[in-house]
Amino acid sequence: MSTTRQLQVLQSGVEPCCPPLTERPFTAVEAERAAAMFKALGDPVRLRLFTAVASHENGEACVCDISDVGVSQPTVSHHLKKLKEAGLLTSERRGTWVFYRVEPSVLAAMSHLFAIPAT
Amino acid sequence: MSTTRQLQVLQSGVEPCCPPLTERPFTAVEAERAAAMFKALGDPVRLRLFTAVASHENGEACVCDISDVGVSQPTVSHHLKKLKEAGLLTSERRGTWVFYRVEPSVLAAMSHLFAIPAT
DNA sequence: CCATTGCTTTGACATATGTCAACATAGGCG
DNA sequence: CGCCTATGTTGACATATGTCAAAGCAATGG
Repeated sequence: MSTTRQLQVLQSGVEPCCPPLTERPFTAVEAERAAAMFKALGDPVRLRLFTAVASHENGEACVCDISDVGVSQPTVSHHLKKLKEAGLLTSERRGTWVFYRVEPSVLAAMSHLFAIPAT
Repeated sequence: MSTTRQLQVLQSGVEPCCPPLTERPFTAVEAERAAAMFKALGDPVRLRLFTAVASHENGEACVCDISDVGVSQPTVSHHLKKLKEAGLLTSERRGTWVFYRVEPSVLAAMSHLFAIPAT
């Protein structure tokens, strides 16, 4: 156990997916999976929502805490849904409010994609 | 055509465009910049092209080396152009062929985005 | 010069996407 | 129950996107 591996990452909503971007050309299937994650973060509003959740205390945030991103409330809801469908966020209702949190494995998986080769 | 109009991932080659995703909520401007990069990688064909270039020997590849991704040649050209406009790739004609290479700072910048907090 | 090969641009089109208003649903509270 | 606040869903719409065929450029070699 000398290293912090990301193997457990492979079981979450976000797939083991792919090797680092520079390792070899992605197959069609790998590209499809990884692109879905990038696509989810490829909208300014979604990226603001994601970073708001990711940086919020306890790693979770109520919709009411993060919905001030310049679009209407239904639009916020729509984007949060997309982030959920992409496996980047999870949501849970607690009483009146709904809390979103970052799927724990996501950052590690993404980080793995951008591993920089020993150059 | 040495330089094309680009949405810079790096600001003046020194400061990364944005802090790690988990550090704080992105501002509108930060989100706009980072999202453009994610968006460029958010298409399976573009991701295959990008990884093909990034993993090719010498860090560069002729279009002829990477254009077997299941779409027509004009479509390949179109996607390569988008990757260029996003600042992820650069291109250079050498005789008959056009070579694409990964903008060196890109991987570092993106890696920085996914820096995992000490927790 | 013309033909050929490699790549880009243009034009057209179907589909996907982001957005909002209006409506729906869930939970708390009087 | 009935109302209020917090979110989600639906429907409609303008715009963006991915794709290919066809035409256009660029370099090379007859």
